Amino acid sequence: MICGLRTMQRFAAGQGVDILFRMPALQEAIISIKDKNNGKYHRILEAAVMVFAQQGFYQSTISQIAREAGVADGTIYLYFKNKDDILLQFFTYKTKQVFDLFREEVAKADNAVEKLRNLIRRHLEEFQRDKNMAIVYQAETHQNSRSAEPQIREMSKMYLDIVSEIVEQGQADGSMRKDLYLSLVKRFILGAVDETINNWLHSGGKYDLTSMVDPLIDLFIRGIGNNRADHS
Amino acid sequence: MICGLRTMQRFAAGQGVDILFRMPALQEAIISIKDKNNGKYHRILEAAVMVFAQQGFYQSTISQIAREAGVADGTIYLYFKNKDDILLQFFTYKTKQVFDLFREEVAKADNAVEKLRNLIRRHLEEFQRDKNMAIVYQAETHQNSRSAEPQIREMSKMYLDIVSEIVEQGQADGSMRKDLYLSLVKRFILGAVDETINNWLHSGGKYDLTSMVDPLIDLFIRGIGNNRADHS
Amino acid sequence: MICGLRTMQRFAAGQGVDILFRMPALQEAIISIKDKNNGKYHRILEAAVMVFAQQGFYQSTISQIAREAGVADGTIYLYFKNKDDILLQFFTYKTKQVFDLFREEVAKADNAVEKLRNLIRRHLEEFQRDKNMAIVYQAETHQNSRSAEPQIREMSKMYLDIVSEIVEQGQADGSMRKDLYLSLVKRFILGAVDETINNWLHSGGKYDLTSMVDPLIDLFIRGIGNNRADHS
Amino acid sequence: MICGLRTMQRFAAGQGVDILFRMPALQEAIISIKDKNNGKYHRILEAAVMVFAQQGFYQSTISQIAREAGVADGTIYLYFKNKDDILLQFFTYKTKQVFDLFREEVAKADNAVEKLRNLIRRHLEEFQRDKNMAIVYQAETHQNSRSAEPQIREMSKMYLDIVSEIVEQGQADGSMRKDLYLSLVKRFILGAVDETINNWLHSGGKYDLTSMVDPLIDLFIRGIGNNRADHS
DNA sequence: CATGAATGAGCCTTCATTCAT
DNA sequence: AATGAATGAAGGCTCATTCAT
Repeated sequence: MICGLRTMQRFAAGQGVDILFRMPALQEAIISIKDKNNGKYHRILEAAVMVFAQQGFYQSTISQIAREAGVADGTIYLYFKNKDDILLQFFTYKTKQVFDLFREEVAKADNAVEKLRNLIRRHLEEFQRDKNMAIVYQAETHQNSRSAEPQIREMSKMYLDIVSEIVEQGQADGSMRKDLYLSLVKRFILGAVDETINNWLHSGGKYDLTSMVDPLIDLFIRGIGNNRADHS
Repeated sequence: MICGLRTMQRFAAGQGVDILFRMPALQEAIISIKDKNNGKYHRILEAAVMVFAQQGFYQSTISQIAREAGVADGTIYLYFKNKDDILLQFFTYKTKQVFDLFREEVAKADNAVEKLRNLIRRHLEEFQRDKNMAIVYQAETHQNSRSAEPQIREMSKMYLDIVSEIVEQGQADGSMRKDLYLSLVKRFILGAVDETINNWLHSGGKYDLTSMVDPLIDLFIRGIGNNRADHS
Repeated sequence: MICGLRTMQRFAAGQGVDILFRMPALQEAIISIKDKNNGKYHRILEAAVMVFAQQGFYQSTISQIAREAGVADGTIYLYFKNKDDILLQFFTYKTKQVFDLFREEVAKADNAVEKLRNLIRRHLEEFQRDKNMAIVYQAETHQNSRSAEPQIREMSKMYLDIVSEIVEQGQADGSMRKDLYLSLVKRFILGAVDETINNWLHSGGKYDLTSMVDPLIDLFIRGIGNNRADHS
Repeated sequence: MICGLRTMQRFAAGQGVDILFRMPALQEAIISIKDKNNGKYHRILEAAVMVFAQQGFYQSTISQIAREAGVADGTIYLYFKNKDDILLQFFTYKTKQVFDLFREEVAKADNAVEKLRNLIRRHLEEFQRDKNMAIVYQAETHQNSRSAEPQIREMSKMYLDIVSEIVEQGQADGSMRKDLYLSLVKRFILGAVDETINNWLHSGGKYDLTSMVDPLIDLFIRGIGNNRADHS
């Protein structure tokens, strides 16, 4: 139609993806547009994430991504402005999609602790399901001096905000301590989860990552101190 | 000839540095060797870390490092095998040096909780002192597919081992819970500290990082839960 | 099918355009053919000249021309064999059209000097009217190693021949010196006019180019010398 | 020495060349610096001009120039900022050098007409001597939308200024008409000479270009009109 | 030991051209 | 006839590494 691919690209890079999640009704329609042309946009993005995961962003070449996606090198530039833009789209589209799932998951639970448990379970589940995404996410969120940095920072912030809300609710309903340094707590939790994933990745992803959920929650809530001993 | 330096280099990369710290008697002699040539080895390493911190490893060039160090491009190859080797030396020499300080710090305290507090305080202090090191450390430890990976893994392991020992001691003396998944606990702690540093870096290093020590220890020991059992 | 257009194209590129001007009777019929398709052939050619004028031939892209002409990239290849062919058509069609006007203009005057004046006036008028044509003409006629070179040479030759004829007539009727190196004179005149246009273009086309006609003719006829013989 | 090639490059591109001609005493010294490294700077420039002459600027590749100069592709970037810079240096260094010779030549003659004759003779001589320079000069001075445009314009201006001075002197000493449109006259002369060269180039450089000097001067001074004949 | 000019492999990106729709 | 997505060859440029001085 009139809606060419270049248009589509800007659409995806701009508000398109936002709409994708805010208006579930339209979601299918847009996906169908993207799935035209053999779903090249997604194939390229998926291929890129795989290659980035294996070799790191700077050591990956456009040719490798193209080969992996089964398209010509030049085709990539119909869907992405340049190499950096692929990483950007990864964060604005793919990662964001996952993070919005987290919010849904949190909504399912009533009390704060269960919300936190659901969040972390889903987090581990999704990163376990898409290991390449996990690798790229871990690597890029710990870089500075990245062109995509503003997007990445916003991504992390989104996650931290969810945690903040949960902890505040926990403080309100009395399940969590009130004397907490909130901005520290949220990073404390994110950091612990991140490192758990990081270790799983470096171990080669052998064990079941989701088995870590309950032990993690237990550590978050009770800490490592032998607190009962204080009163025995 | 060339042999002299190459030997020295391998020496530094291997056990040399260990000896450097474990046998203070020899320390001066070796340093004097390295300090020959106007301390070029250190100047280059320091310059490299600064450049890596600012631009990331792959976006840094040998020329930039050479200019920063005040030497010619070719000179770098007298002290380092190649670009990757500079990063490797950063981990085997510079970072390791810091990590060995941690061990000293831990030895100063008696009980487990204070050991942990000392460790983390020193960790935050040193990373705050050398921000460039902190940046490079954060970035590279979260990459995979790095040529220096084995060295980096060993580095992390060293840290995790210290934490393990402390927790085990805490369990022995009753200050820490016995029902802990040890391999999770150590990552949980490292992750939280890492993320705390990470955030400090991204915030531009405005606030005093060491002020986070006590709140962090508190979170580790007591958790975030309102453990009313304490008061029952 | 494809055959139809390809034929038309070769037709236009070959003798078709010649016929267009030599046989006015057929002119309308052929134009009507070209005006089919919303006059796409002309729209593309006009768009191309505009783009070439702004950016130069090699820095212009087919996409830019297509956008300017309001057609798809591929459509251009229905009317032109390739990018070079567009430039070729510019010379065989558009420029030639103008040059034939020159011949008409020359025919209007009786004596040689007035013929020359008419020629140059029309030259400046037409190039002033179509600045893009002027720019492309100036640029391309001073290139060598151009695929369109034979066409361009023929174009210049046509102009030089007109000048030659005028000068020869001038010599015959006594208004021009007989001791002239004819092949030099014609280039001398073309060169001076070209440079006048060139300067006008580089000045941004601010002043009225046709005001240069009489001063130019004066220079051609009388030279710059203070030929006192005139006053004896 | 300390004066590296990068420095030399900037030097040549900046005021260095000016000094080269203003301070003949230093000329040899600088040339000797440039002739170091097997005179790579000049070899590359010469090779580039040859390739540009044969194929045009945009159709020439860095690889072709490098091959012609007998250096590696990357070496070119030690002496030139980028491809455009080669063209720029051609104008600021090579062409300028020739143009300054013109000024010397003009100084040798006493009266205006002889100055003009000397100028044009030297012009034709130099361009005949270095045909590649002539081709590139002709092609690039008639382009617009060139990155090197400001330099080129300045180059032309320099030539036009010389002509202006000569004509003004001619008017002062009575050898040239006073009722001349000076800014037109100078272009009229430059244009005629340019076209003479242009034609010589397109003819393949078969005949002796300098044989055109006297006929050209004759045309400039006396014009093509049969002026004296009227009264003799 | 030190230098830095030289190298050339490799990569990102552009764009003329094709062809299925 | 018209489209424009897809192609992939080609080229400018970078930069790690080498080596003659």
